[in-house]
Amino acid sequence: MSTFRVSRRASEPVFKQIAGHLRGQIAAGQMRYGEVIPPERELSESMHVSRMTLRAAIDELVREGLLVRQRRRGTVVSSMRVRKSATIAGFLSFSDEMRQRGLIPSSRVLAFRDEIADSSIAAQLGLPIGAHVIDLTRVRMANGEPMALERCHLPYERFSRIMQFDLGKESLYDILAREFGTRPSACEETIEAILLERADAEALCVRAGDAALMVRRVTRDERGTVIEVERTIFRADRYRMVFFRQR
Amino acid sequence: MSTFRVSRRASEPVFKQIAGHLRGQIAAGQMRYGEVIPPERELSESMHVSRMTLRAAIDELVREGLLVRQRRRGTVVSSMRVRKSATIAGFLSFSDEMRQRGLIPSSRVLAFRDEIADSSIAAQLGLPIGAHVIDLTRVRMANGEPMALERCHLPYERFSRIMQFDLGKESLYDILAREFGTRPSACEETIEAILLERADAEALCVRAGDAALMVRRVTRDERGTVIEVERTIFRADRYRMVFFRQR
DNA sequence: GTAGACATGTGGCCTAGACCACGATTCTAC
DNA sequence: GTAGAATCGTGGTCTAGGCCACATGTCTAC
Repeated sequence: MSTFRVSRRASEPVFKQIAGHLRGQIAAGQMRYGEVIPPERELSESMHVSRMTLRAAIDELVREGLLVRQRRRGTVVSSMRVRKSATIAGFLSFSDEMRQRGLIPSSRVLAFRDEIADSSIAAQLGLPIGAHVIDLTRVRMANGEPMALERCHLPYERFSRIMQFDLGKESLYDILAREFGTRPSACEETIEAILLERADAEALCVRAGDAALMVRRVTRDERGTVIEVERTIFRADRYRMVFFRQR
Repeated sequence: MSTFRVSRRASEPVFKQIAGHLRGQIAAGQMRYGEVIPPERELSESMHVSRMTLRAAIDELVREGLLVRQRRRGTVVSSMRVRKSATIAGFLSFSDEMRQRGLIPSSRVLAFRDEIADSSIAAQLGLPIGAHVIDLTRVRMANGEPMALERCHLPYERFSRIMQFDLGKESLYDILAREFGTRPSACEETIEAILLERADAEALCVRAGDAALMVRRVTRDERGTVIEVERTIFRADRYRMVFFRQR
């Protein structure tokens, strides 16, 4: 199967190298959709690695949906065209997401202040009633056109230092990562359809009574602590959400 | 750590037993959120299994989001309350989903016939232009109340036999599984907000001009072949979609 | 011919070790 | 005291085997 050799003295672990190699083979069409790849024992021998190591590589591709294990038959290349990328893309910030689509992101800050949390926000953030929270409300734009109206709340105590930054210029997640060493690790989103009220419609430069997507989101860090609750209203004519699922 | 013993002669693999045990410990609060669990070497010794086996169990819980590995520190119990279940739930049929919420699902079939695919449907199903497809349009109800209007297309050639069943009574996915040995394995969904037109609004018993969620879905089987394309309109006042994401 | 026993080959699971990187801790020399 | 060195302990990776279940194919006895 070509001249692939794992490098023992590379920064990347062997099984990752193998996973990458196989991923490339599949992408390049060397291994066709539906084809059975060589048995694990054979591959591990030809690559001079233990079968466990090879299996770790295959496990990775199976989790990605590129390969499917079939007991007593072999491991076949899945013909799925769509992979897990969406799951990862889910954590792109608005800015990154727009850039990825070739649009220029910008923001207009409508509110950036600390305030007393209402009971719902406090509960979601796991704070006591009466706690201070940061309210950050922004119109998110792409190429100067309003795309979404985003209102997010963060615990004031933990992130008060953030108030010295310009959230019109910089991505919230970038600041959280750089200044606080925190990055979103999991989130829960609920999506519903709404009719726009006057104020929100005006901020988005559309008519009241138009349809819009409202996404509520609770974001957590690596330790599972809630770092942010957010409610974003997306213009229905500009936005469509895409999800991939696999079992 | 209690009297847990793995059983060597059980149908369940050892690492699954351990994963289940740990899951139970966490659920029961024996291991608290944020706590560091004993090191792998210690656990594997006390459970009389190899470290690799123990790691397989921990890997499973990490993938579920119950545990988080922290290099050089240990493995801690995540305080995530929400786990991967949603990803699986994504494949519940409408019927199962309603039942899970304690509602009684039913359907009213508005159309069930074969027809010539339009170019968009044909392309999505991977069929040539002019191919026959099955059009199944149903109002999906819960406790007799319309919840969604679903229109789905399946390739006629593969599934023509389905036309002898009563889709008002039985779940599409149940029939696909039982009669064709096929089950959805992956899907891609796009979600957008729309304003209801008169006809759709009437079918859903709401007013034209109300907001609704429109979900387009392409479903694939294990081999990645498209088995169904579907467009469902959900009443905004009855439906809200929930997603969980983790990196 | 046919039925049953047997062999083969696959992925699934398991073991008992090994070394690595690297932050935290402890010890040592000054 | 303090800086630097040595050690420890963690998860991360890797090895070279092992046995298991079981579908499929093959062989054997009749």
